[in-house]
Amino acid sequence: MEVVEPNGSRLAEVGRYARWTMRDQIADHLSRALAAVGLPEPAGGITLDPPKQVEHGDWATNLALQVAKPAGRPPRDVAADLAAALTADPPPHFDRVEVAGPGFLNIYLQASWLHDLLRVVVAEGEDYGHSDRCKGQRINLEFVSANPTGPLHAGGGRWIAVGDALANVLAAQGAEVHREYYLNDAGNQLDTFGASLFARYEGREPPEDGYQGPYVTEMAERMRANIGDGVTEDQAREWGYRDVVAMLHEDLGRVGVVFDTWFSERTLHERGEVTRVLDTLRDAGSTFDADGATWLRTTDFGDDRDRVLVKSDGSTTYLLGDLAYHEDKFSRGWDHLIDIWGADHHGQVKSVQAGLRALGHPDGEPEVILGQLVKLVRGGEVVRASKRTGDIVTLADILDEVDPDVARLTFLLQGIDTALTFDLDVVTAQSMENPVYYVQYAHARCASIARRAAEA
RNA sequence: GCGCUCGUAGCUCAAUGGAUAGAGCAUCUGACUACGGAUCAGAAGGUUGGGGGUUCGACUCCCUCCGAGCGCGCCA
Repeated sequence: MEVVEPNGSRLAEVGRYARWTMRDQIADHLSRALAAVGLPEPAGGITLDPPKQVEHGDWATNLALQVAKPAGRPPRDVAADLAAALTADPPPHFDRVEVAGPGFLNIYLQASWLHDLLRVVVAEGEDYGHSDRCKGQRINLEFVSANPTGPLHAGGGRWIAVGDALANVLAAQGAEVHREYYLNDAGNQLDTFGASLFARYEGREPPEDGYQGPYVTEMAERMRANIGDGVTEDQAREWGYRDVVAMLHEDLGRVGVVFDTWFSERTLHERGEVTRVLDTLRDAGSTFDADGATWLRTTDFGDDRDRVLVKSDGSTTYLLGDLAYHEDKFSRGWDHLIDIWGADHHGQVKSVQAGLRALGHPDGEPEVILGQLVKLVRGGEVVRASKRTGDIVTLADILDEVDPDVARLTFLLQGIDTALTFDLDVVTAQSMENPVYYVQYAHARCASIARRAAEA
């Protein structure tokens, strides 16, 4: 399965730009030094990094190591020539350059570069770090999109924190970012949920594959208080759907995340977009019929098997709806789609991307960011959670115990590739084990200094 | 069985193919009538899961084995 690499993505560009404003000038002078010495630039461009160790200067480059071999010269000789050329034509704030190790160039800057940087930071205030690097890009960012069949799970908080932070970062680089939540309100998950709610309403047990959680019983009681007796199964499903969506809004509101669009899967069917996409795929010759079903040739685009679009009973699959949904995003004018998915959905990446290729969109759309699932720990034990069985720690439960910003920070502190451990005991603890308290302590100290300064 | 992701200090995690693999917590030593003791200074802690390979150079890329999570439906 192909997985989205951070390298080469637009996100990586944004990160580099925000961090190294000084870098381009130095790289430019290194490029001129190369020309002065009469050597070509390496194919991959000039690499220039802040070294891990301060003794190695403010910036270091392996340039001489890269170009020495093709030139047939010892790396240290090349490095010495480059150092001389750079010294003769120095970048701003240049102090000195040293040849080190096998041929590294360590570049030292005068402290004045920091002084200039501080002036910029102060002058730009809250806009510091913003840029127009992504200006003109219209990005649709879909995240969370949990099924509307129950409250948000605590682990879902990770996608809220990551998605919202990502949206903020992209917007700070000038992109137009649209936060979107996809409501799967047309599938059989909602039917199953409706049947479970209806069963509880009638005092029965939910179906075996239904939703067993105690929250369903509570909802059934609330529904009876709300709309009384004589509710049908259809009515129960619709009431439950609306109630859950209201709950989702409330939970997200507590965290301070606002979605620009809540997109209903049903509208795709009602407007005929699902059949329209199917026709387009048929006309493009990307489908075939077998066993009474209609298939999409996703293997033409690297999937490991073809996927069903229309089942033999005539109903459509989730995939077809999802393709219609992403097609709809493009038709609304977004030119880059980003989806944040849990790693348990990695198997669908290829088929969705293949379908969009077949629909004539660029390779790699949507850009899918896969995140490992959250391991919830309480009392030293892993809390297994499932909406179906009802053994669930909700996001609301966490928010009852900790500040929303604490929860967000905890989710953001770890890379998205790691199955992060959210230890409820640590997050709620007022101890040094909890990184959140560092931030709070630092703030308290700063405030105290400011207070004393005012008194003095 | 096949595929995807992952495996780094006791724990939780960092490290665009670069130099001596870093932080915090925990542990151990020490300091102190203190800009908030929610402190400060220091120490110890590693064969980056094992083994091969590519490279001037590998935690990083390739192969293989081991282990973990997840996915392999005309479910969503």
